[in-house]
Amino acid sequence: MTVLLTPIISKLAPAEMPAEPTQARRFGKARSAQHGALGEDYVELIADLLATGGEARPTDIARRLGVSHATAIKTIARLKREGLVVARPYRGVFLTGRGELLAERVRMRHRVVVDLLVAVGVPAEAAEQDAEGIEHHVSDATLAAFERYLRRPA
Amino acid sequence: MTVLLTPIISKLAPAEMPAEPTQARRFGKARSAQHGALGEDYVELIADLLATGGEARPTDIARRLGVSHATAIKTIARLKREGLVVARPYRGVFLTGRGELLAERVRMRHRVVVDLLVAVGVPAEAAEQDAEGIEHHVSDATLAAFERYLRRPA
DNA sequence: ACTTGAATGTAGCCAAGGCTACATTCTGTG
DNA sequence: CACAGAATGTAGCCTTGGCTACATTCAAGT
Repeated sequence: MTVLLTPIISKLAPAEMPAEPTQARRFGKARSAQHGALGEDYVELIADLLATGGEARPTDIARRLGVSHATAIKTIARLKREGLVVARPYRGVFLTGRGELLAERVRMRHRVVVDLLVAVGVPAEAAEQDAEGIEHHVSDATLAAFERYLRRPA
Repeated sequence: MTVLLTPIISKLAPAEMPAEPTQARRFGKARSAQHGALGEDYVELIADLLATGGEARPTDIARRLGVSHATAIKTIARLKREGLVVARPYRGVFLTGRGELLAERVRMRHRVVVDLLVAVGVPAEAAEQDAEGIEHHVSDATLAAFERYLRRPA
């Protein structure tokens, strides 16, 4: 996982990207975006749990994500490796500074995407569901356009 | 891979889906959508290659998708197993009836998504790129809303 | 017709994200 | 305080989607 949203905490593309045939880059981008998606979901959810319930336990996370607790724990271990969360055995999971930053961006982007969908006429229910998948593929440029559209005069 | 778009050729969710906490279903949906994404990309690309160049060779597919030819061949084998394409060794790859049906839907959806993005002000370049990732998460309800929006009077 | 470079195909490896089964640790009640 | 049940954690297995390295087959071109 590339760990972070575009250039927020940097760690941009590892300095390669030669002169690939444009379409290869197009697909490649889409694919690597989908990559960090899982981590984004976890961080977003953890932030939510911490904000409301006060603590984020692996079992809660697993239930909310619809996966087994073993899977959740394994992923949390990876996020820990990546410095997005901290977690001591049998204590809950918490976000690091970077984790919170990421969570904040993800939350904002999620809201914008849902709002945009609703604004163009997507039923609230579908907007919520689809946004969950769509948001991970929304580039900064597109996000900016969405915000402009939502702030438009009429 | 669940092989197909929603209920187009059926094969809907394997008759389970108990009383999951709604959010689990939300995430789960997003995730399983991302699932068939790869197959959709392949089928879409193969259709494109067949339509333009006349033939779809593994190497071309690999190059256009930005993966090694070995990876492309492996995925093609899977699509063959799933009845979406046919391919005999050293001959090109072709779509089955189901493959063409899927390709048609994917192509249409792709166009709608790009048009929608452009309509709300996303730069063409970004729209093309992001659509590649977004389209796989657009439900029928959302797609319908997009079409309505694009056909709107003003 | 032969040879050789490109296209294809095969094998084996890797990490991510899932799962089940089993082991360990808490924790709240009696 | 003990201990049962829930929460955690560990181990091992599976599939997908990638890769590299090596083998095989085509297809030119001379």
